[in-house]
Amino acid sequence: MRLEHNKHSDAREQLLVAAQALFAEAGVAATTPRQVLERSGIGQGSLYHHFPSKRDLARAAVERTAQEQLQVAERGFIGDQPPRERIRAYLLRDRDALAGCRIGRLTSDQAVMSDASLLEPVEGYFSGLIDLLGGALEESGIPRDRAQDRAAAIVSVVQGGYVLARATGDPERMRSAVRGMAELLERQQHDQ
Amino acid sequence: MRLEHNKHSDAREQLLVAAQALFAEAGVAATTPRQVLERSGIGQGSLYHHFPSKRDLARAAVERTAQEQLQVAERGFIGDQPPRERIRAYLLRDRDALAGCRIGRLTSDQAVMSDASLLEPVEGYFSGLIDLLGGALEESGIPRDRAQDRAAAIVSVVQGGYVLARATGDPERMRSAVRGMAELLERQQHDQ
DNA sequence: GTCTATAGAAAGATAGAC
DNA sequence: GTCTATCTTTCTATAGAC
Repeated sequence: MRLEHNKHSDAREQLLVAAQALFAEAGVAATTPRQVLERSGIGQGSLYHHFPSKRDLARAAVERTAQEQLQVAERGFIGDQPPRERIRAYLLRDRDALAGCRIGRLTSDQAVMSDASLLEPVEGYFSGLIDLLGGALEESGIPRDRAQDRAAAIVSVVQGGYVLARATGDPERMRSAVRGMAELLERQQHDQ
Repeated sequence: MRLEHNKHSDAREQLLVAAQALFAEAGVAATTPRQVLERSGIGQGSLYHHFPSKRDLARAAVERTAQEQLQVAERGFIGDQPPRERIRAYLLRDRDALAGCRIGRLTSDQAVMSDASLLEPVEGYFSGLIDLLGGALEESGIPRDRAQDRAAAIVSVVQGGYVLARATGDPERMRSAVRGMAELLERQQHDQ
């Protein structure tokens, strides 16, 4: 691996970026190699040189997107706010509701669900998220088991919020759902 | 429309049932007419006789599945239990977590999201669900706006629970999420 | 209403020159 | 490493006989 290459100018990198964007928009199964070529401006020969099959391209793109998205969540957690505030901030973060979750939507994607190597980063993303939220909940004094359940519920409200927003075409539906959850959590502060 | 036909023996009906099952398993876009033929045992000529295009078949199948699934939820709400119990029962109902929601998963389906007539039943399903839960919450004394938000949160936890279960391959993840939500709701009983 | 045969387009992938 | 041309398979749909 040569140093001093600007990776963003490599054909491989451009293919990857285009694939990530297309997978976010339409999913893996519904994205064709041809679309990746058109979006990236790279030629067919290069695609199959760098990625012997669509599966290989998908693996690289999904892995990277999962890491990126987990990092986004983690960055919101390195602050010095109290755990309840960090959780609240995660829940109420501004999201592109109608776009859906780049990772969560892959659980309805045939290409992903039928390929363990594509599903693995998806699992890693959600395990990471739940660990992050579960840890904060424990910090705030909630016993481990209950913290795990509550973390799963919080992550689920966000995922389900995306579903509601897309189903109704209304981003407000997602905001309504996370607001409902935030309100429930807030009330917990009174009686622990 | 002639009476006294056993609809379940008609080719049209068998095609519809096969399509519903396949759409539940793989989604609309990923299901081919050929698969519907094989599953139903009906011939190609009959398919295109009853449904001029895949889109027409999808419309009929999705509409019916959405109605069926909403009825399942409604049946759980006609009992004479107090509203909090009905909500709790909805949340903790036994579900095939790894299969995903037949309707919710369609929000990641290209064929559905790009066709208003396919999306409409999906929207109807979720609007119906939220109305059902929101009504019960209002009955239990929660003001309208807050009841809507909380209903959206409850529906979202279920939808997100499916996502978590499929992402991790573990149905327990969904149970954990709904348990976390049920526990939060239970605690609300103490201070309103 | 149902059948078999087939059309036309797009999918994923390969070949072989440069 | 990249290009253009091409192959094979599968998809959605139609044709036309019965």
